[in-house]
Amino acid sequence: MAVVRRGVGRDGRPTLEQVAARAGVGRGTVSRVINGSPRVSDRTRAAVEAAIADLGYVPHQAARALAANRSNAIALVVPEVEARVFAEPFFSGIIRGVSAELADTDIQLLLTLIRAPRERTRFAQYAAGNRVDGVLLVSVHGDDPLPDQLAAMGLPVVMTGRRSAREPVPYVDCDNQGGAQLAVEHLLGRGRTTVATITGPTDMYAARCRLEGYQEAMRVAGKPHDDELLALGDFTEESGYAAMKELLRRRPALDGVFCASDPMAIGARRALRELGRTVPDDVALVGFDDSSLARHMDPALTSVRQPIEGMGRTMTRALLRQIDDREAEGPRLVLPTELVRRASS
Amino acid sequence: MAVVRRGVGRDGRPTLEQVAARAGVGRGTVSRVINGSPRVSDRTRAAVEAAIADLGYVPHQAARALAANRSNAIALVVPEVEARVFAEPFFSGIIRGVSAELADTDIQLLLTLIRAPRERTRFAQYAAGNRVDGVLLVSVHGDDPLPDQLAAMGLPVVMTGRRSAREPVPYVDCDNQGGAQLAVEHLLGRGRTTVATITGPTDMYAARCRLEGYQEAMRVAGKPHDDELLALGDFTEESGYAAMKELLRRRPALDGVFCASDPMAIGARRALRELGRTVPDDVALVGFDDSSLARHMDPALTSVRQPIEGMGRTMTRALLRQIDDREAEGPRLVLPTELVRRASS
DNA sequence: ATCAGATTTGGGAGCGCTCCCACACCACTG
DNA sequence: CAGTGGTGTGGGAGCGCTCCCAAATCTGAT
Repeated sequence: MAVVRRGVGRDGRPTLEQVAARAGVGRGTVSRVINGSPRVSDRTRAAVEAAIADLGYVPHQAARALAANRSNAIALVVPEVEARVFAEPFFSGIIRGVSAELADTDIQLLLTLIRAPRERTRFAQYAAGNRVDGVLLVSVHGDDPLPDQLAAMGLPVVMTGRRSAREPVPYVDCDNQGGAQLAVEHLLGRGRTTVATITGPTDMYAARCRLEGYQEAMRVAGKPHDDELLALGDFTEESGYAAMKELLRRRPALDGVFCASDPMAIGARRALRELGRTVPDDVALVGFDDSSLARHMDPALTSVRQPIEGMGRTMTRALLRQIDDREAEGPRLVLPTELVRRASS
Repeated sequence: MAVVRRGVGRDGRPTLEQVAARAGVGRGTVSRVINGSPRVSDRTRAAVEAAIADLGYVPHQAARALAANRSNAIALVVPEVEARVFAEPFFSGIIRGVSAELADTDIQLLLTLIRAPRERTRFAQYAAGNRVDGVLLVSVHGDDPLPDQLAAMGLPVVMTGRRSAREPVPYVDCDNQGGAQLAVEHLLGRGRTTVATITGPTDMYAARCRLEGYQEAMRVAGKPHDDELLALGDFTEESGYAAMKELLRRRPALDGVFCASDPMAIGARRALRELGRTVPDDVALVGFDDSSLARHMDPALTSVRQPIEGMGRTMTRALLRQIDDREAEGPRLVLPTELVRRASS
């Protein structure tokens, strides 16, 4: 025979039923108050709120999730293949933005690192299991099918960055091309005549955009197209080092380099030092990301800053809107970038 | 009149009941299989597993959480007051360790940043609401009451680092004193005769331990106690810069400095450069943390490495054990540190 | 063959909430 | 004064699972 103890939580915590009893109303009414329904009279609402405060009631999330079929959680997915993402402030900036935006909701942030392909599958399954209401994807590669998979499940998804110019999945990106163009215009404006670039991996859309920004600035300045001023990197310091050596071999007289990432700029700087070139006198250097590396390079690195925290906030806001209203249009936003001038240029 | 459709999930996903029907067993049996109970015959288990695979069944977490009164989630709490924690790889290393350890459980990691005191209260309430099974606390200050509060609620808690020598809450720490001692012994072993130290904030236990390591090494080497070789910092680059200037004013002839954090070493290096001292020829420098800053300093910084990822793994393993068995002893572990030698010493 | 004891199994009850139907109550209208 | 159309409100049903009791089945010793 079940002991009747309506409304007493199993570990002593008050339940909604207890609140209802205390306020002298029904369960439904308390639920309405908690969920901010307008269909409650002011008198009743006040009584319920008082009861909630008295009892120190906190809704039981699992019960809510089960009954309402939503989890009150969103996932932030980081493909950690990009260890880079971690070392740099990019990732933490995104987290900061996301959690700032989540701060006055009761939505939880689940952090999910995906390393192995196995984990990728696993997460897709996990997401299929009603465990998150939406997904934020960070730094997705050009050929990653995960965004489409998730979107196909009907799960709201927002990415940072695009995979291509025609990105089907909603995204919040920054103006990679514009930033790169600013950087190169800055170098040219400082009187540099032979400006090279070290690119990111060309299978990444962001890297291609930065290259286009470089090319556009050169074109506007009336510089003839010159493939010898272009060296491929992959965003890593090592690749920057190698690319810089190659560039100097080809064009010993170059006097400016736009690097598509800060670590590559660090590598380039090392190569320059080894070959006896000074920065910025012989060669001016500009990076991209405005990471802490930039500030600590010697000389401090001029770099293109992305509004990382803002991107985090924006994508979160957009995701929440989509969760609220499945019909809502997903974001397709490109936020501005700016040049932070330091001693290296 | 309710439509009878036993075992069909509301959004088409199979339920436990459906699996049971398919396998020709009862709900309880399926539940036992899922939860790895030994009280199931091999034949039955195989049948259930086949049904699970056929149907692509994934347990509904909210339902589990509600019924079993556990959330299958743990929180990693970061008092972001320490922005430092973010910029450095410490934090990401911990995350990496934690999530590696969580990888083959179905436990989710909730990341919680606490900035304002308001959020601190909020989290305590949140944690009280059965939403997490345990809490990992990162980089807690000496006077933070949160660990005790959580522990008092009966919630399993593990911290990185201690708040004092007599830490009541379970922790996983690293050998700060030993690491510092190694660093200073190294400097002395390289023939440096006048070795100073720049300390961290003395309200942090880790900082005090590092100072003790310095003092112990000096004592063992038979150096007379000399307070003029000791300058206070607060782990930031600026404080390192100021402290270094002060030290040089007091002891122009010093030839070695142990800095209790890498950013302080960067600051010290800047001060040394400004005063025309070379590193390592005039003054040898050692840092603590072995962050990426260390590798990128010029010259690359010798630094004490903590097994960060290992700490993350260890604390997670310990937390899971405590969640499993509330009576289990919490960890009180101090992991070894090691010296990474580079060009600065 | 028989039965105590161990092993395996089925399924009722219930976790704490939301959803939604039904009903009470309140103006107003004609 | 009956009728109409709001508002507010109560509470049954049910979300998908786990827990646990009791029943069924299977040992192996007598």
